[in-house]
Amino acid sequence: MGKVLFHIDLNAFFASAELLLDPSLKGKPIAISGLSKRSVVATASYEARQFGVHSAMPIREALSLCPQLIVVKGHHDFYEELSDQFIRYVKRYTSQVEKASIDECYADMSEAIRQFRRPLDLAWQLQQELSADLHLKCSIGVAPNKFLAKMASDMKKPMGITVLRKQEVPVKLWPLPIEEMRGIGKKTAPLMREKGILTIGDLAHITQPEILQPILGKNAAIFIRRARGEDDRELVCESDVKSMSQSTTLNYDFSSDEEVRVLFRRLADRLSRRLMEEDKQGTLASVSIRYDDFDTHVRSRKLPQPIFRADDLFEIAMELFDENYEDRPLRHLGISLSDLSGIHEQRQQMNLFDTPVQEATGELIERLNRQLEQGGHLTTAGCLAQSRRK
DNA sequence: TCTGGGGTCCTAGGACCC
DNA sequence: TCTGGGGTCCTAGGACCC
Repeated sequence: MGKVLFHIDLNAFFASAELLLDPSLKGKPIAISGLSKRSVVATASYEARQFGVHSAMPIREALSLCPQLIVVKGHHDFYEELSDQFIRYVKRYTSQVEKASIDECYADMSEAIRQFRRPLDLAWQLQQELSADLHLKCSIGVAPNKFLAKMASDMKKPMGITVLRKQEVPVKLWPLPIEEMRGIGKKTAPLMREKGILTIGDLAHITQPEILQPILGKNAAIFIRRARGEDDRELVCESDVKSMSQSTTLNYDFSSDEEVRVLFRRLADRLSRRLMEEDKQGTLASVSIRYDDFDTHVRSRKLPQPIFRADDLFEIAMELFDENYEDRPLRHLGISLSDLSGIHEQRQQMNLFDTPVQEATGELIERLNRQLEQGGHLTTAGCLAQSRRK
């Protein structure tokens, strides 16, 4: 029997979270964003969406569409906390949960649904519990793989439950326009249309992936398989973050040396705090520099040793900035660290070898010599293990 | 009315080594 | 006095997603 995967997507998550903090906002058009004049909408409530307000829209544009819009500054720490509670709720039914982002997850419910008379009863119960206990509305997609589950949860919002079986793909998926496909964005969609691919069905019927290679790269064949409803990706249950960054857009374009230092100092402090919270350090440091014309440069450097301290982050950021800054007005600065590893992991590995090198090698050579004299076959790894056990 | 912030993944060129 | 091909690492840029 095939798998039963759920994709659970919290509807207007930030807006729901704000309602918990301030119930008087209920039923009103609200948008969560920063408060500067350069902010964009992170999430709009459904009331605001009726006016055409949507994510990534500049606040000023949103206000012109909906003058009574209430703009709320986000409370990200609270969202993180609420998101963790959401994941804990899902984990009551299965340990196989992949957190895909702050407001969505995949869950393998193949086992859990057996406890229910009908598979959909589980989806319905989970949806009701999240709504009653956490005041979070969600849409659930039920399907045999991740791609179909994700597409299914998108089909009915808010509070929808959509089942998408493999055999329903031609009817439910293929008529959708190509830009509805995950991974086909506003740059790629026009290129696909030029090739005559207007719908997901058109993509599914491509027999020669090579013709899409220039557009989709090495993923061409994978996209075609997805369009046919095939996807064998496993759930990734431990969220293993690959990079962490901290950036900010300035209220006004500026470029004073002192201000840049102060800003990088603040970004380095915040990034360092987050890295330590997650027990992460990294060896690839980058700065992003965006000028007033939106021209953006990212400059990075591979470091010989992993770093996580604020002073180290600040120092490398200033170096990269000074080496690359083109002396024109700035609008955005950021620091990012990737190639991450665990701070503690690293410490433990070092502990294994923290016998001074000369001592260790001296002892190793001695031991190997003895073994040679005796005609034995002790490997260097075996010697190391023995010397550590002592 | 211009265009946030935090991520992931892919491509491509050049350096460098064998 | 010029020349190969493969592999890996580093760096820059960009598409896409939430």
